[in-house]
Amino acid sequence: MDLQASKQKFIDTWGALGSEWGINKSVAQVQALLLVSDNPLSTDEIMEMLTISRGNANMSLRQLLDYGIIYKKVIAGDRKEYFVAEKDIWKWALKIVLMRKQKEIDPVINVLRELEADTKKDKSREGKEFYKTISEIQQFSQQLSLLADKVCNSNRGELLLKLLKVIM
Amino acid sequence: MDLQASKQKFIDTWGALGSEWGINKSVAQVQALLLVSDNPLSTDEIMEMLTISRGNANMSLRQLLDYGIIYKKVIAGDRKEYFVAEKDIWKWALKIVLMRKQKEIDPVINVLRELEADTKKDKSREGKEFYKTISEIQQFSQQLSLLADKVCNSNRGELLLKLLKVIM
DNA sequence: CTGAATTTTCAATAATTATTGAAAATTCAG
DNA sequence: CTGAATTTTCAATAATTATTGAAAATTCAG
Repeated sequence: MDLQASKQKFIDTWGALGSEWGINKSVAQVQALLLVSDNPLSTDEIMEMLTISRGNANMSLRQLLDYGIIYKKVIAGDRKEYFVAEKDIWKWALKIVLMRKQKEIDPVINVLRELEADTKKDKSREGKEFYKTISEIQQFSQQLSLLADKVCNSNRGELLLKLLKVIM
Repeated sequence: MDLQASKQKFIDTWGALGSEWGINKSVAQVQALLLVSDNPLSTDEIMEMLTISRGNANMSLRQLLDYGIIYKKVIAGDRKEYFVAEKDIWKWALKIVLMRKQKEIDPVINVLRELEADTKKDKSREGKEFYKTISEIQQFSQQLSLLADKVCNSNRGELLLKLLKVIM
């Protein structure tokens, strides 16, 4: 298998993995393409290499910029925008974790808190059981959310090493 | 808001959260329903309470049984099958993590390993860069996968506490 | 300014995924 | 065994989500 085929395989694999975790396939593929690209790419090059439409390429790029895992790169004398991927896996992986946590988990934690409050006074056995179930899920999620914040906001590599040493 | 409305809100929230993480909405809702249900439920009761079809209820239940996060419960003198949820959040959350890791992450790690092997010999600058990118992602994923195994296969609560103490 | 180059938007459509519900298969009380 | 109760399957359909591509908006060299 030649280098281009290997790159293509990586892009496809990455796209499939993204899909399974609720990340749009094109978005994942654009990130993958930029990760393995030798040089900054323009929207037109991305469209061509992934055979996707201009609209799709543009939306995917905007989302990745929004996540903070790709950057714009100005090329002198060219009016087009070029893009490069953040290559440090720690940086971008943690950004994705933090972003998804904030947008998807934290709102759920808030709903759980509301439900806790709503049922705190319910003295029926059923009410108490519901309260207990909700509370446990809420606290667990809370702990995880806090953990994610700490991990994402402190310094990288050594951290996981520390963790691994404690556990193993 | 009364208890039934609170339960419904939990079920809906849980279903929406699942969808965002690539878990079928009905599957997530069935788990949520069983989590907050006072007693074991039959397929018919689940169908009625979530207003979903028999086929959907059956498939969702099978998947949850497969994940190992709900159980069958025999009720004496009744031919129907009844179901209860695993209520220990540590148990079921870790099972989901482990299952998704095995089914979705580990195959990707294997592809990355293949790609590493395929490009190890490539001496062009572009080939070397690709190898480096792939290797970093592979090693990172590898470490996470190992971490997940260790966490999921050791004993619960104290573990996260240990982690939290190291980090905070 | 002007207008060509470029980016962005968004309604229409395609592709994918979820759901239904009836038919087939299975189970089990009598 | 028998047949009613129950579960499972799966083709058809519905619902959702992704993608297209042309039109509108924006940018910027000259």
